[in-house]
Amino acid sequence: MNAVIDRETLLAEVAHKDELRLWLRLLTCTTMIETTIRSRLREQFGVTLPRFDLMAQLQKIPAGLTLGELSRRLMVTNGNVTGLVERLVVAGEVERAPHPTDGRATTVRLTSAGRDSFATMARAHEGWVAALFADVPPADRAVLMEMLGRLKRSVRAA
Amino acid sequence: MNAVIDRETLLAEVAHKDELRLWLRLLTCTTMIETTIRSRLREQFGVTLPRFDLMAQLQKIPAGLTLGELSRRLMVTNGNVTGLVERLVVAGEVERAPHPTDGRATTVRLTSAGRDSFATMARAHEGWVAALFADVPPADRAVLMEMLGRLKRSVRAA
DNA sequence: CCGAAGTCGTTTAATCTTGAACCAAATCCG
DNA sequence: CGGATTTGGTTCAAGATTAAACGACTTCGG
Repeated sequence: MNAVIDRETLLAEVAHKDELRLWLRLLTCTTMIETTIRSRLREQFGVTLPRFDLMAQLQKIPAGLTLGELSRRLMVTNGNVTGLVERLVVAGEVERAPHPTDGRATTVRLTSAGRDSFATMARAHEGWVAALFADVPPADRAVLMEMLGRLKRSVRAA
Repeated sequence: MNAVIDRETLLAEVAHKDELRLWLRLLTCTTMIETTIRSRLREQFGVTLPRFDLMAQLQKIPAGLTLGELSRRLMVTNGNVTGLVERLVVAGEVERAPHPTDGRATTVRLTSAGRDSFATMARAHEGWVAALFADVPPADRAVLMEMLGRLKRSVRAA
């Protein structure tokens, strides 16, 4: 009886180690890349990563986005976006405008200067990312893309 | 000539889009998982994710780790670890002790209470992670693990 | 039309995080 | 040995981030 309990205890303790290791490796990769990009953005352009990310969202939608839309896309809280946008307004990179139809909302869009500085940064950024992935063969990249797609669905389902 | 310039311009603009999309998907997966875990740690145990991560490192090394070792393993700055440890000491989860041979260093280890509370949290945490990965078939997990290993090496090389 | 419920954005307190400057101890090397 | 360099940790200021509470506007169901 004790042997059974022990075996079950051991099993319970060991059961999900694979998933845990996979998660930690995923986290390590992301952190390494993020740290590299953050440091280069700061050194070469004097900009923080969250600001760059926010500008990247706006760049895709020239008409502008509401704060709520930004917070959903960036996967951060509303209050976070409020502060980030405020600092970017002060820096002259983005501008706020009242939403045309919804009295509660505010739209945010890149200023002309913001578009220019983002374009420069985005070019460099793209090169850095490509370099970080350079030693992963294209075929493996495709596999990785597919597997991450499955993971994304799995996480959403849970 | 214009046609050539145009083609080259287009190529330069499009060249690294695949890597960028892959990076964004990787980031999305990590952020989704991290957000879920952070929120559950807070709701169920009233603990923050950085504190959990730090305790997880200490749990692996009962003899304790120096602050510098912790900052390397967690991939965060020294100053960050100083504050985190300070708050965990106040909370009674970890304790500091002078390093036996290096007069500059301090070692940190879990208290008995810290070991207990971490054990409880770690069990739950393991289950959450497993659930998030549940819809990824084991074979795909192995592939993902391997591909992320390659990515890690690629990032280190760059 | 009106009240209930939901959404949008801000604010606040606490925590986390970085980068840079700094002091102290250890190590290197001439 | 003794100065130069490196390493370990702290401190500080600025910024990022969350969670929660709140006010204002919108939408929904009678």
